[in-house]
Amino acid sequence: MAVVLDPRIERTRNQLRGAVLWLIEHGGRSDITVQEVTRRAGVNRATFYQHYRDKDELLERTIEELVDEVYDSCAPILAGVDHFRADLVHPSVMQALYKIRERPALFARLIGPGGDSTFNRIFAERTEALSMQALAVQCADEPLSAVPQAVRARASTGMFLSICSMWLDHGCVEPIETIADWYWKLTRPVWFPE
Amino acid sequence: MAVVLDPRIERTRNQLRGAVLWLIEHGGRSDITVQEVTRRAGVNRATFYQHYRDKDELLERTIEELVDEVYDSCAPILAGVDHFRADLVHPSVMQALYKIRERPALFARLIGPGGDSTFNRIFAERTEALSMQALAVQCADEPLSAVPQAVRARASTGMFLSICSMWLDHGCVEPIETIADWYWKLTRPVWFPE
DNA sequence: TGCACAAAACAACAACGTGTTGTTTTTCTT
DNA sequence: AAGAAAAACAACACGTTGTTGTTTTGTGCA
Repeated sequence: MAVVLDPRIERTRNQLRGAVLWLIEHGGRSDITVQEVTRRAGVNRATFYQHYRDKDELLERTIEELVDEVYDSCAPILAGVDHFRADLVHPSVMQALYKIRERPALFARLIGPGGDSTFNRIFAERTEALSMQALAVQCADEPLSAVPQAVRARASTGMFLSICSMWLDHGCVEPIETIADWYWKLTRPVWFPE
Repeated sequence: MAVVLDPRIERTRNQLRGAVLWLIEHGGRSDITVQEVTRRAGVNRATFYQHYRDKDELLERTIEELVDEVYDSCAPILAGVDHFRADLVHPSVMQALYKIRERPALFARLIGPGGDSTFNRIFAERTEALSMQALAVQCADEPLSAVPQAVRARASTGMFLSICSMWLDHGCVEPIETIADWYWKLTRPVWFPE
């Protein structure tokens, strides 16, 4: 087996992923059909089915990669920090916001209620997993809270997503520092219950 | 014009709304086609188009009514209270949870990331509107917060939805009082910043 | 360079859902 | 009982889907 993927395969998949992201970004929600995707990708429709079972599989995989891109960029930052400070927003939050602002129109279509349910599901899962991890570290030296960790993690996740979606709806006019600051002011009590 | 709707019309629409809710509740998301809805409703497919433009319009209207049902039941409670207490969760929150628990399987499919985007959009809009209202009252006699009201309202909304979806995912085993208490413990700092 | 193989293009297919139209039958109102 | 309105019924062109068989193109290796 080839250590590197056949360039034809890689090229085809890139075209398809690019096309589906373009379609999401530029509007027509139900324009996302296998026909449209392949037409725009310059790929034969029959070829599509050699790579993905159906439209949903393409979407699922493409979105997974998109979310990975965001959070993988946070990993080195998270790795370099072993505790959280109550007085300062964690730098990985700002890194995530940076990545999101790289494609505002795309993420605006995806994030938030009324966005894409596949994206929201995956993005929320990943966000919540990170929150759980961080909370576990955080809670080692903390009095037991009245609210379970899992609930706090999900609440924090919900807050992050909703603030993101609001930011995107407004065209990302506020600086990242401001958004991160707002998020942290509202979320801190969830992480550091007094 | 008739003060009451022709019983045939009312009957047909009820069948259609009932059928689409049944389909949402019992799984296959892409089973929701005009064909399936009308088949299950016992209504001719051509008749469907005399009442709704397409599947999306039926969904939109049906879901609007569902959300109205939840929040209309909170209205009398909200009307009877003119201020909010920091030490006690507002009773309208518990009323909303009561209504949601009346159809747990249905709302579990609808609420939260991975749920239905039409539902989430409408439910979030309504929830946020209520939060904004309440915050406006609340903030009359309060020092200006560093975080804008609109952001706090949306964050609070996001938290409510995420806690709801977690509750539903777990089969609503926790009593309503517990959920409301958790919600309030986490949300209070958003409403009463010190 | 030339060969063998894998992938992409091409073409055609049945199946299904959509939205519309015209006609007939049922049901409500008065 | 009669007129009006709604629902049922039947048929249509259209677009999307997923699949199959064949031909063309490109890649990697001898």
